[in-house]
Amino acid sequence: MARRVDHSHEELREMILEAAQNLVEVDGYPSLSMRKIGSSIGYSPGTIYNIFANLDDLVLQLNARTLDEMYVSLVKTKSNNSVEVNFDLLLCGYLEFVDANRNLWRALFDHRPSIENDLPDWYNARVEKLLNLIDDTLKPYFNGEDPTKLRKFSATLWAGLHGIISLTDSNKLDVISDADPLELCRLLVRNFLVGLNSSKYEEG
Amino acid sequence: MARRVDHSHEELREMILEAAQNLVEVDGYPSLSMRKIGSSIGYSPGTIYNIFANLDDLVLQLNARTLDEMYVSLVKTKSNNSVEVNFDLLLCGYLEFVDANRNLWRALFDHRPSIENDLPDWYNARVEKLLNLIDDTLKPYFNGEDPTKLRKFSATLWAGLHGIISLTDSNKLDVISDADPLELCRLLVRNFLVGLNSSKYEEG
DNA sequence: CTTGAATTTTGAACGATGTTCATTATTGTG
DNA sequence: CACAATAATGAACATCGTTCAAAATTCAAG
Repeated sequence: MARRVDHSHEELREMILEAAQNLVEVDGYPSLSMRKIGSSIGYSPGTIYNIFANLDDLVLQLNARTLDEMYVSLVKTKSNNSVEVNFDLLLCGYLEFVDANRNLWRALFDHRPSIENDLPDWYNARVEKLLNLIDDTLKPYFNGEDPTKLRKFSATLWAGLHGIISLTDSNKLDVISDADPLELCRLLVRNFLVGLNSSKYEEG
Repeated sequence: MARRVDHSHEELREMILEAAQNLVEVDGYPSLSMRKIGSSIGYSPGTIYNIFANLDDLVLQLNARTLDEMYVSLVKTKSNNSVEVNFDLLLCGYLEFVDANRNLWRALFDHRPSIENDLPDWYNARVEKLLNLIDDTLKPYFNGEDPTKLRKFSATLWAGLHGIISLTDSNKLDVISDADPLELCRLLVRNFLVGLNSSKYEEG
């Protein structure tokens, strides 16, 4: 059998990613499989290899989509308040996204591309876009300073928050009586921002 | 065939964990398998199920061992300096351990027990022990204060550092030109500690 | 010393998985 | 209408975790 051409290459790509997204949302990333994707769109697994190099590639492109949706969610939180309030809105928006899309969010980090190499540019571009949101929020603290310094602070803070959320999500912070992610995140942000601000006057 | 009884139950347990540790160290956690463990100790895979419930259980016990070794490494860094220096020694010790045992360290977090439930007590006890090291280091900042508050700060800082190290390890912070984990970690620690110290006088 | 119960180990079996590729069915073109 | 290009298939291969009846060995009782 062949060439039903019910769907164009691009349509098929969309259907596959849509199906994969659905399967991950419902059953979680670990149980995602080529065969399930195929059967859920009415194609054989072999067909998927016409469009994606392998499952790694497919998941990476699914993750890129998740980052896109995350950006759409987070960019809405922009407002004209103090740095502290702006950042808190961003943080809350992020936690809401994680809550609403837990399994997709997990796939972002549980997926380890088998090739140790760097991630592709089109993927890093999405991360860059998200990091820019943080840059924008912290920018008032870095007026006229080296932008790479700002970027370093943004990345540090963002990575720190990721650690808290990821460890609480995997129950690895249960040693604390009540490990509320938002509370711990705010603790990190508050102290980090205070430190950031006060160090400006010390270091020059 | 059966009951060679070449090895006692306890010996067998040790051999299995030793083999698993070796396989993870060399080829990484994702390629660990019951069959490989079995063949590397000269037993059939079925035998392993007499001692471990399943692969999940086995890896969890392997991870507990890794936490034990990590504790032995980190407890050596204890010294009588300022909080800042003490913490930096702890941090450097941790990064050295990660460098020297990358694949075992990755297994700690890449392994997701399939049951969503809490981790077993004997596992959490190891995490607790490690967190106590951080508690001890930060303690001078919390003289006579609620120990649960200290614990919250320790966990927050530790989780934050984990986020930085874990994201740099998986190349997910490559959007920063030179994402040196130690530098970013120190950035987080320095600002967090400054914030922590100064907030004490504000909040009372 | 023999018999039989208890216990340890096996490995075939089952249902999965990702991936490959010769084969087939369909389409567009000449 | 025939033929080349192409889309889709699904069997095949090598894996995987896990189960469990069968077999092999030991130990204890008679």
